[in-house]
Amino acid sequence: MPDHEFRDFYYHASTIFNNDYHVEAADLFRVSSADHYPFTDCLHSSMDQYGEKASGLSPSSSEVFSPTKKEHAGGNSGEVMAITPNSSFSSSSSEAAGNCEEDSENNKNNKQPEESPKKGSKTAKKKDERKQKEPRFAFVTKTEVDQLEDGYRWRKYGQKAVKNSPFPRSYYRCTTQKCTVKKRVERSYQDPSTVITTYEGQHNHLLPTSLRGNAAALLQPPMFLPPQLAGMTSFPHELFAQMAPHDMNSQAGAAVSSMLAENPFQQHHQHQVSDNGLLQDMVPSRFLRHEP
DNA sequence: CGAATTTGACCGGCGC
DNA sequence: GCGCCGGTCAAATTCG
Repeated sequence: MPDHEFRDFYYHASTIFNNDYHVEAADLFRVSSADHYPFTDCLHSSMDQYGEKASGLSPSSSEVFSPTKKEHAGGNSGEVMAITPNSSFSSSSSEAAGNCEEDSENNKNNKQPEESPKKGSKTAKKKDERKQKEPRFAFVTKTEVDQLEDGYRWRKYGQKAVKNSPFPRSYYRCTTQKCTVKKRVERSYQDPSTVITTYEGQHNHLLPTSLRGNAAALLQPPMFLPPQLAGMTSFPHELFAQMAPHDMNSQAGAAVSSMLAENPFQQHHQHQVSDNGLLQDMVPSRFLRHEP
């Protein structure tokens, strides 16, 4: 496993039950007694740094995390997040994996939104100009509602059919001026009861005033994080950065590398967080509840 | 009537 | 070079 910069944060929440978040599945990263903590499931980031191939990954990694193993998932839901070599994860929602593979195309427009030429002008772009990669994270939520209320206001700017899926993918932008955060929402075709939401970028503003005290009070950013985490950061990937600060390929990288070295589908289903294992490397123990 | 959504066209990256 | 595909644009339409 090469060194990675863990910038994506895949986050798997499950059934929202009242104001608690009942986690049904936690396969790669299981947190014990996490019934009310959605922050359990999948800490994973883009190993290929948004499209750049992770050349150091051995082919065997793909076997270990073959999505076909999802049937072996213990627990309640059978939903599994599996890391694939190009740093996507396969799961009950393979579209999420698709999201991760599209990294390189994401920022062609929001990079220089004001001055970049619109359609028809193909000359302005420097070839050697590396596209700015916005941090992204995705999570899967078991819900009937397509668009989850996260406290921010979004404007839909596109919708595309998803290959091999009957469900379209919707594209949203934050309506706040100068905020370039985007999100994609799609329903998993493999498990239509789940919705995959992918956020890209960081809000440069607070929650809209009109929403504070309402939904925002319940869903402070980071979305769906437990109260202990609310206010720490505005985005789960920032939280991730706090968990594995700065040189993220040290702690978190080691953690994920360790998990890649073993078979999570055999080991981690039965493991609780109390095994003092890999999760603590990434999740500070204060975030983990040890009592039932 | 302004804001938000819809939807077909367009763009650029990528694989063949 | 061509076609496919994901993502975005923007005119038309709908909504509040």
